[in-house]
Amino acid sequence: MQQCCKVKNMKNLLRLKKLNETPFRKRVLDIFNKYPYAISMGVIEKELKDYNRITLYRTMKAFVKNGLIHEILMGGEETKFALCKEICSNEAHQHQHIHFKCKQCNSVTCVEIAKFPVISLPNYKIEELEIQATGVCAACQS
Amino acid sequence: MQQCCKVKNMKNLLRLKKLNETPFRKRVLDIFNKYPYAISMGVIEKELKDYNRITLYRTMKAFVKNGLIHEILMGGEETKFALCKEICSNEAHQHQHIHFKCKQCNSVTCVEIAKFPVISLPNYKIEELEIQATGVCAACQS
DNA sequence: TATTAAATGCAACAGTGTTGCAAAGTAAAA
DNA sequence: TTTTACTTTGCAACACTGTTGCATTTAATA
Repeated sequence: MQQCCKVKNMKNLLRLKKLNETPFRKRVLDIFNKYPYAISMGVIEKELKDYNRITLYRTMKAFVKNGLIHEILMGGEETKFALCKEICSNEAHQHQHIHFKCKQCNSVTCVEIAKFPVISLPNYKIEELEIQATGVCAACQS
Repeated sequence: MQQCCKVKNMKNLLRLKKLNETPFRKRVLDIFNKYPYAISMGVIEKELKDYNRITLYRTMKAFVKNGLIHEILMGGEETKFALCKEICSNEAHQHQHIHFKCKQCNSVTCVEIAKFPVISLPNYKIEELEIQATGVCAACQS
């Protein structure tokens, strides 16, 4: 399975994204490091065991806003979250990847693709594209 | 702005999708007919004025399950719904369209595209693709 | 260490969606 | 048309998700 990304230097990452380093935030980032795919609130809550629900929501909101993580909406499912690339800012998330949901292992991963498709619609100005794919992942096929 | 689709014969449509024809369901379908773009729960609730919240949720769920409407998730926004094509079944929704969100008028429309992009990832088996685009729609540009 | 700003925790609440059950409505056969 | 079987609706009650205001604690910086 594909690794989204890993946080090597947590202190730097938080600083880079203009967030203070706190024990709670490090605990949450550790969980993202532990999983090689996108995770849901449920998973994070289970991993944390002992936590404050409100603080968690505020932390996640701050992480999304400041470009540490991005939200992945998979139709009819729980919203999932995955680490962003370092270049993502609070202005714009910039990903050259698609979100892939495996029907077999149920994992959602961010998969980088070489040539991102270009779609043009007459009279429409397309500024952003988000692509969700469903199927069977590499690991589940072998 | 692009019309998603229209329901001509409501009785037939409901029967075709194996749902009984009831006054409430017809009222909900009428609302979809009235709007040429995807609408949110909020819009439906406002249009209905007088309704039962629980019945509405159950109706929407039945419509999605039986292939009358499809759900459109636009990141960070309210979920929207649009009429399906007649061929959609309860087994599989089949759309050759992308979901386009206009930043100016905030409308979400289903836009048919001639050649749906083909994405291939080594070792991955892609079965479905869902594409969300954001930008400026035809109407807002002129 | 002192100061200032940010993060956390608590209480309370609003919105969203669900379930069980009884009543009303619909479809189809007698 | 009436009967019957099944589906839909409405009510009450509830669970889950996410938010806000405010007091307290913690982190960053001088």
